[in-house]
Amino acid sequence: MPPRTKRRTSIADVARLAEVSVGTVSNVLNRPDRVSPTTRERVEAAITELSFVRNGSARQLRAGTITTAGAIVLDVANPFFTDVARGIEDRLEEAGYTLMLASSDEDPDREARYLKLFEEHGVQGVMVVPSGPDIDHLRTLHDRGLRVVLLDRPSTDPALSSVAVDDRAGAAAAARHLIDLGHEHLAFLNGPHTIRQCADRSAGIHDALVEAGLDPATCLEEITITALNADGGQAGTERVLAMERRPTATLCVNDLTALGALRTLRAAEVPVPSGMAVVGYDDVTFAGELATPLTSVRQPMHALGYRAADLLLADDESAEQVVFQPELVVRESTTGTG
Amino acid sequence: MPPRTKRRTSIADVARLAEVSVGTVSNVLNRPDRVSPTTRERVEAAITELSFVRNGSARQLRAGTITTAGAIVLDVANPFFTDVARGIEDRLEEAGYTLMLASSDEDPDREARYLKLFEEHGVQGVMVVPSGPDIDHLRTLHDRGLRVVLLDRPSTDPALSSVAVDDRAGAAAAARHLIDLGHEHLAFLNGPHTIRQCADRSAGIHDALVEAGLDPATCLEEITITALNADGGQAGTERVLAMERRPTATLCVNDLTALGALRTLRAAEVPVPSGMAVVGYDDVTFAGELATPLTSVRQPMHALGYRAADLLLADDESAEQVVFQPELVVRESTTGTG
DNA sequence: TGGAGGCGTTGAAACGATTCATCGCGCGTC
DNA sequence: GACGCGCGATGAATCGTTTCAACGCCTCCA
Repeated sequence: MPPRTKRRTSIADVARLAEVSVGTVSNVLNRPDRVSPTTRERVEAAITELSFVRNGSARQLRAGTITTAGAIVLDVANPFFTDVARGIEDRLEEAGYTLMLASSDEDPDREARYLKLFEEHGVQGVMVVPSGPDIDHLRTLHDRGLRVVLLDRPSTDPALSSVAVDDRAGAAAAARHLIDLGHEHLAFLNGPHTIRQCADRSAGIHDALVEAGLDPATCLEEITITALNADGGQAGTERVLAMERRPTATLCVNDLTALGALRTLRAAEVPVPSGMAVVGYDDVTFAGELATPLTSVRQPMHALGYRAADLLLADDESAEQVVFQPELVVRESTTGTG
Repeated sequence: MPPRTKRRTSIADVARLAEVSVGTVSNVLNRPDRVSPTTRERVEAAITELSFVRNGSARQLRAGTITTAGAIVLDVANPFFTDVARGIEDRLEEAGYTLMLASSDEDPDREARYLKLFEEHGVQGVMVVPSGPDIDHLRTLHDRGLRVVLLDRPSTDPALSSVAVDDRAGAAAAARHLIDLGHEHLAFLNGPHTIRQCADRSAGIHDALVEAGLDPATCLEEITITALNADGGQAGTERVLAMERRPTATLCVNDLTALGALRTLRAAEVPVPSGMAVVGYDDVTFAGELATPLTSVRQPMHALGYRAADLLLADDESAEQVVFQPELVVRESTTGTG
């Protein structure tokens, strides 16, 4: 790409045309009340005439700070993160701030590159879904004076703020719902416990079982799937259906997995929910639009982002750990007549 | 939010600590080969010691230009646009550029605000899904030296580049597919023709019918729905089912509409596709995962974004109008045995 | 031994907006 | 008529980096 050749018109050009000093032009732009109406009009005319646009870099260099925040999520194409981003954007918008958004692809190097870029550009703070378990680099950033808010992950460092969703409670609510419906033998299609969300959701299901006086050892079949999508759901469900003592309900680690489960059950002509109840997680947009509308755990994604931005904009310097409670959305895949 | 109090360490602080001049520090940062190894090491040590971070504003002010581009889409929470954004990001990444992403919510004021912000920050160019039919403001931007690329909309101004998808051809392909399967009486659940995409898709269906020697006046029932979502699809399908001479296939303006159509057909116990074939548009992620996998028209969203960024980065100044061809993805909702 | 040439470093100018101490002018007051 | 006051306008200093002409030093060669 060729460099931008045309020199941008500067405040000096405007001043020359309006026959005033640069200071006056600056005053027209920033404190119009301190300028007499006649000069102001002349300056404004010159601005439109030259179609002058302020140079943000110079402005910011002098001011030392800007009304911009950065956010790094794992993947901008994932509906979960876009809803979060939307919440962030809405809160920043209220405060007159703007957002620089980037995705790290779970690559710590990419994350580091974007963090550096953001810092160089003088953002007020950053909201980050960390790519790895290590958050020392974020602490360093905080020590250098940036506001740092962790997204979708409780902070292990008390100096850093965070917003997260209580996965354990969400999974417990889902399991409790099934137990209330009379199910006493559950399957759980889950990812590896190295992923924090997976471990937490597993723990939540255990909680609900124990609370109901059921023994997880005999009442829960946790099946580890590698792909947390429809194919993983299909593979897991096939294993569930092959069991000698077949569970009566299947919990899925997310809605895509549940989609695969429903597909497999249909193929095997197992009615839902009478032959097998199914619960998803995330409550993605299409969960309610499926052939069998899916009971799912809704995460307050928008609120998550909104609150994160709120913490970033907070007046005091203290860190805060916010945990949201998810909400069970009951649909026909557990309570229907099929 | 309190202003960042700590003054950032500057290149001068580093120079002082390393006992060299500022010019040398700058050289270490930008052309390390021109600095002797011993001084370089001393400077690098000072940089780490002070955890110095370059001030992007000053850098950019001096350089006059930066490796950043802006993009404005209608809604970052819409999967179509996030896939496009992803394509943009991938192409920019290759060139070492970064992206500032924002959504306009179809609000021309919001769009204008972000454009101003981007320009003030000296982006090389912007990629925009225009909020309204008017693109004069984008032409103005172009005249001021920014690269402008229109997204998902052919440019009416030959000076501006654009990338779009051929909606007419996509709809024609879908209709042709149905005609090839022997359908001679089609329903089309469409939005108002004031939306360019809707008008184009309608035209495409007409093309296919005429081409096959069928008369659109008798062979096509175009039903205008107000909500382009599942509810709209349901309402439209109910009207189709109530027709005296019932069409044998339904084309839907997008996949969500098709979802509503499928739901309604299931409730009315009309088998798909033997009682009614259904085609969607967009090929969203879950289209293939439905109870009846949906035949749909896939838009090359990633490629759309990738190419847009490509045009933005192009070496020459000439504008280019790129039109992508969509691809029909055939699934069981038209060719199944149900 | 004097000069040429090259390498590494220096220091100041420049980018463009903001800020603030200062100045000029007109008007009212004594 | 002299003085003070206040409103507006001024312009130089400033932010932190990059760039570049100039300079000092060393080496090599005649």
